[in-house]
Amino acid sequence: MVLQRRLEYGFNGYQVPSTPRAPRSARKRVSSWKKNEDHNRMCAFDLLATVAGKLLLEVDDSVSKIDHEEIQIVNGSKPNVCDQGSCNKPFFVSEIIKPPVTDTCSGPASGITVSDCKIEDINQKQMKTASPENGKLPVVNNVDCNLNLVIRDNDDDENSFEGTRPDTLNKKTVRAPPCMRDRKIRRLSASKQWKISQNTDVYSNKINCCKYQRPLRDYPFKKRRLYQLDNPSKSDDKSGFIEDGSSLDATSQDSHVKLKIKSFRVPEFFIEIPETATVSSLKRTVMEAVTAIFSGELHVGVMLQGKRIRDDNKTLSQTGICHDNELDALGFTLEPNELQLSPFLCPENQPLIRYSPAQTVANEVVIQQQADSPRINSMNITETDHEMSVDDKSGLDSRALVTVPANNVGELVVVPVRKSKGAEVVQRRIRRPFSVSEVEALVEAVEKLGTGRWRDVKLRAFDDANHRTYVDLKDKWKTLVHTARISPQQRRGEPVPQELLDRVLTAHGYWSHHQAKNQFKLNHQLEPQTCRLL
DNA sequence: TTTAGGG
DNA sequence: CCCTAAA
Repeated sequence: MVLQRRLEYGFNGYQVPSTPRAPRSARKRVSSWKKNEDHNRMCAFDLLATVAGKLLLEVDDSVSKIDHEEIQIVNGSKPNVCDQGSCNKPFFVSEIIKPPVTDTCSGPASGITVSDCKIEDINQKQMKTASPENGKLPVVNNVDCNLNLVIRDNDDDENSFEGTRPDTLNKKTVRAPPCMRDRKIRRLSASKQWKISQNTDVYSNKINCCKYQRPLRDYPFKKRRLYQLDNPSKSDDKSGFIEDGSSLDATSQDSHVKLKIKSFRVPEFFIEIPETATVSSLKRTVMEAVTAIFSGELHVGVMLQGKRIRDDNKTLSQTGICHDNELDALGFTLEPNELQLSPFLCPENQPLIRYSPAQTVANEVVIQQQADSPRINSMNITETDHEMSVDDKSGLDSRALVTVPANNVGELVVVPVRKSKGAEVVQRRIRRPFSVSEVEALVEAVEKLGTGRWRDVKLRAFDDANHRTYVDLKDKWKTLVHTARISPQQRRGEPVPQELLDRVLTAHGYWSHHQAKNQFKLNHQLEPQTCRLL
């Protein structure tokens, strides 16, 4: 019977080891396959809105630290013109920034504008279903989000083990610690992947003439009015401009500085996601990447005529920010909270930090501080296909490395990071889905070796795939068995040929039975002895 | 270090 | 993928 089945597997003379390993423990816990999918209720674009709110908050809280790129100072004597004529109306960010109906892949630099909140674009691209009410748009016309999707081929993984697969298990003698070796940097995984480059103007926020500006807090958990009418006493309610009480208090009552914040920029970053990923996981990925960037509590810095204003206690007039001055040179920068620099950012050439807000695709982004300045005028998040440039001892996957092009301003490379028990921050390995050829190799090895010898499986079929540990192989087998049992419609990711899945089930059944039989044997061999002892 | 299983 | 008890 056993032999017959072996033939069915095409085992071709492979002999089951005479001393099959007994289970190392009797803890056969019931495995629950129900995995709660991480349903991030907050979509990525809502998050951008959150960031917008956050920036507004910063501006509000500390006017002395306002910042840059496209903020314009508007002289108070000139009434500003509302872009859309409804500035005074409140809006809820979540009502405005809707998840876009993204196009399908359209090749490199397809330039899909995901959330361009210029009013026209909102109307055209995003608000198709949600017709904006008056007054809700004006604020939003400031949030520009451009997502460029770029396809990149990465098929170099296909040969990762071909030709190197050992035909025998002779390598047993070489018992290098696979755990360590497995962490060495390897090549990229196989599947084509989306490369989403989120360009510089991912997000920009303009604030135009609005009374009683209030920061947006706690979004998206609470919908808050961006502009509230509950604090008229503080505002110059006739101006019709933004008034930031805290900062403007420093100036004389007569000469207020009117700030027109045209936009904030979020520098470009890159995200890779398999093209087999769902739209929802794409959203999740973007959101988590953005979260990773901003999780460090941004602060606003002020630049005036190219010089950074460090003294927060100076008044605006002392600093030179006054209405009769040339305020064109006033700029704002985004900078991480310095107290939080260490956990999230690390200097060049230092081992990267790891982060995983959740166990999802998005954990594969690395953030790295590359310059002394904490400014975030430009930051990139991307994965690289290259060999890791940090030392191997760090035990990180190559793709966790983020590169940032040189820039004249401070740069930040951001990566998902997760805090472990202690204060240590560890980096989660980058997800690298198994290719079909890898699955095939795994199936073949398990057919011959069984399901309890993952180290041997590793040595046999994945010895050169250093990013696959035997634990990975065991896990993959687990998911393969699961995949084979569910309906094809429920399967996700790169489709595994049904023939392979059939082999998985067959081998799994065979080896389960085999293990059970051996366990039974063992028990009955022991029993007479124990009886004798008794 | 490996295995096994839950998260 | 991660974490970790148990072997």
